[in-house]
Amino acid sequence: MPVPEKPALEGLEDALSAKWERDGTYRFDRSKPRDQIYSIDTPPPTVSGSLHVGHVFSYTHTDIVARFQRMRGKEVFYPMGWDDNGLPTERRVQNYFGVRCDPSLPYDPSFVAPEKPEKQPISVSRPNFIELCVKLTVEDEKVFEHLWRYLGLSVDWSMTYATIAPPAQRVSQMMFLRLLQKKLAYQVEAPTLWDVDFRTAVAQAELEDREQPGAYHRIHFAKRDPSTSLGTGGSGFVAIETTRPELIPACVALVAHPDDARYQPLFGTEVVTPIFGVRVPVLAHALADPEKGSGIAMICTFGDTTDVVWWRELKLPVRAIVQPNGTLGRVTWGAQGWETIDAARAQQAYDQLAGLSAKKAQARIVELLRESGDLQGEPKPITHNVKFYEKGDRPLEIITSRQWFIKTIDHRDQFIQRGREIAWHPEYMQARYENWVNGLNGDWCVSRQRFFGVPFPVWYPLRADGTTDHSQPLVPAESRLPLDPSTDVPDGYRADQRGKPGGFIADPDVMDTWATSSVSPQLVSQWETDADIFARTFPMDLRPQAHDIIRTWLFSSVVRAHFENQSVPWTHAAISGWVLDPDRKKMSKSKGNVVTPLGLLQEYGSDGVRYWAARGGPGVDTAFDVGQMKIGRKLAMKVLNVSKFVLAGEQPAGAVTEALDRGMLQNLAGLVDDATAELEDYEYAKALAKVESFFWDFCDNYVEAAKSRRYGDFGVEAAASASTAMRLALSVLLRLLAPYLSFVCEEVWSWSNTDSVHRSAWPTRAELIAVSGTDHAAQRSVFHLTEALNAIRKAKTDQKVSVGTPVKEVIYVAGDDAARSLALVERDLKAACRADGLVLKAGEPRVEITLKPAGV
RNA sequence: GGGCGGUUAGCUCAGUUGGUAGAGCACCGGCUUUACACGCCGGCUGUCACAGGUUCGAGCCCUGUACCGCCCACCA
Repeated sequence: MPVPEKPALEGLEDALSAKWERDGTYRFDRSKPRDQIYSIDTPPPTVSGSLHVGHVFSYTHTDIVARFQRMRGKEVFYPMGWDDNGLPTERRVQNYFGVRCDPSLPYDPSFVAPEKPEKQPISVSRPNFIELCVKLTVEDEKVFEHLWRYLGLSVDWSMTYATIAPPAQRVSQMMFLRLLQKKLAYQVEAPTLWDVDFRTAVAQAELEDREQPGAYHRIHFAKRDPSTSLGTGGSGFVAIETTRPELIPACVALVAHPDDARYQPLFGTEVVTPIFGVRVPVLAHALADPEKGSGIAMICTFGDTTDVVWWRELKLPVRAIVQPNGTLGRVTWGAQGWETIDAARAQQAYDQLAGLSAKKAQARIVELLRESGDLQGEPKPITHNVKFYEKGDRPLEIITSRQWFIKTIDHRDQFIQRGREIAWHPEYMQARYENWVNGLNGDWCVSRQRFFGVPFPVWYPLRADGTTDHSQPLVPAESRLPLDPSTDVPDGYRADQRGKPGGFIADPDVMDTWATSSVSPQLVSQWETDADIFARTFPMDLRPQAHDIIRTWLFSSVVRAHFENQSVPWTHAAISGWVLDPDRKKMSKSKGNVVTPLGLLQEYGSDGVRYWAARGGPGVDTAFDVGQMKIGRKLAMKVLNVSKFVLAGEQPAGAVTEALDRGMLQNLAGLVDDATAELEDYEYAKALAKVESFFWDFCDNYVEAAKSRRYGDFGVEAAASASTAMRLALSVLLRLLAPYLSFVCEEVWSWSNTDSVHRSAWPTRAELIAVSGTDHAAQRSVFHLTEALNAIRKAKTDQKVSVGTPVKEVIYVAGDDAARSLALVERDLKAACRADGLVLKAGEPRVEITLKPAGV
């Protein structure tokens, strides 16, 4: 392809991404042996959101690494996934189609969603619901793919996966069943963190703290003399302070520190809860903090995670009042129900709370306590941190329910050990991982009471009385996976036995999002699907991801690979930073400062945006800065223009004989070494800085100095030396820049090559030295020429003439070494400063310029 | 309360094993120069967060402090 007259960046993205697709430039060749393959476990973006500039930032980093590895001779295994699984998608589908999922319904193959959502949501089976999810997300995925192609990700687009699609479900279910078989997964009925709006359990990893207003309520519990009968005994009161007075009916004990002299006399005695008249013990536990509140705490089932610890360790009973929907449930007090010393009063009071949300119940009970005189003083407002589900709107409750868990606590040391087998980029991210593993305080709860997710492939037998026997789950053969237990039938049963005594019932839950996404390495590597690919790609080479999900995605992936494959899932983890807005805050939609990525790519060019992203090193939070994108665009423009100069026109061929040319090529060999070493170490930003700096120097100094010679001013051989050296240097520089400025480099490469620059060999020192030879004197002459040029340009500028102004004479006096060195490149220097005469002398440094007489 | 990172020019950031503080942008000035005005040349800009210490010498090493960010904690 000839060099265009007026080269331009516009349109390269569309033209070249189409060409790459046609040519299969990034198609994975599965015939390569493992040691020639570089496999990447790409994060699947959530499709029900939209891609933002943070995605562009981090996915570019991965692409740079992929392109470098490919040019180094590795066959890059680079699939792309879509995370269409989980709550955000589910919510959107509900609203979009006006449906609700009812897992108890059978699949209806003829179901068609209404054009417009009806007022009253339509109930559909889980398989129907999932069909709608898939239908909606397919459109999102097209938009995402277009953006990624436009950005220039060198993904093999024939290898995409969706986290809700059958292959992903199959791997998730199969790996779950194997954990179950090894007793590494288990289910138990236990207090679990619960979101009352989503009505699902959530995991420790999905929590976040939020500052909330609250108030300390100082409340009297009557001391009770055990020697008297049922009365309160009248021997005084104990005051506790609580932020959750509505949980008083759920109180099961008071607890204070064993060394706390104030409460030591009470240990082993009982007190009576206000209003409800429940006798509860006063106990000692080291977790109680004498400094907090009154130093004695009310234990409820369950107000917070500390309550759970106390409840478990002190073997207390359960009095649960908060229901899964966040309201207080009905309770019968007295003989048939909960024990109390005054059933009538307890019932009368509690009936005013039942059915209310926790918040409303609190307001009501405060009134009741005030009336009864058990509230001491007024509530004291405070702000405190409260646990929320990261996607939730109301504080988490702790509710007892049956959930699936994967064992983690007993294996912490092994997970730490696996972490040490991974090379972290940057290294300090490993500390965050270990910090998290060491801080684990419970096994990983993997079940969610949702619909759009991977179902647990499990059923339970129903006893003759119709109750469920959870102790004997029915599991399918692996060959039946994936399946949906709400529609599929366990072996040995008939469909009409579903829900009948003596029949079976499906496990209603789905796996949490990290339980399914944590198997992405096995999924993309075709574990248990294609043993050949798996052997060639697993353990994978790279997991790129953001630092905020080390505790979730990264950790859970290590857990799964450790249990299933007895290995790490990958050998490198590249952790990218965040994009910060100008206020140094993480860019987010809620702040209204998110710019649409496609608009940016169109305005600054994909290469410009890639350049900005590439400057943010591994793990480094980086400011959103269109200024850097403009600079990237200018760099791309410069590549275009200097390439036009180097490649255009007929040029003599021949050996590189001139000192300037040889020195430049040797310096370039040094650059190749440096950039290669940095990139091998995942330091793509440092490599770019070095290449960029060399490139500008090449343009401004070398090309300027060699230009006149290349035009033939000093004969054909001298011109051939310049031409050959320039072409080689350009070829090397294009290859060094190709991972970053993927479009412009490909465009320019096509002017003198038939293959793709992205499939060309990474440059080496050897190919340069073979042409330039090694000659330190030549290298020094390049250095001194640049210095001389700068000094002479300054002198011209001082005289207010243009650098291109021809002058009569230039006298350049410099040190011995410089003078000797410059003699090697005297012709080039003289031509570059447009002087009729050039005098080089050794001595005290000085530049003297004699202008031509005016009018000549 | 614990852990990890950061603090360098107006802005965005580099600063290798300690050896006279750098780049780009912005700003100012000069250039129609036959690859490029999406360009070229030049100039200005710093108590390297603060306080101690080690050293002939500290942006870099050590101790402490402050502020910013992230992660974690048994937040009654």
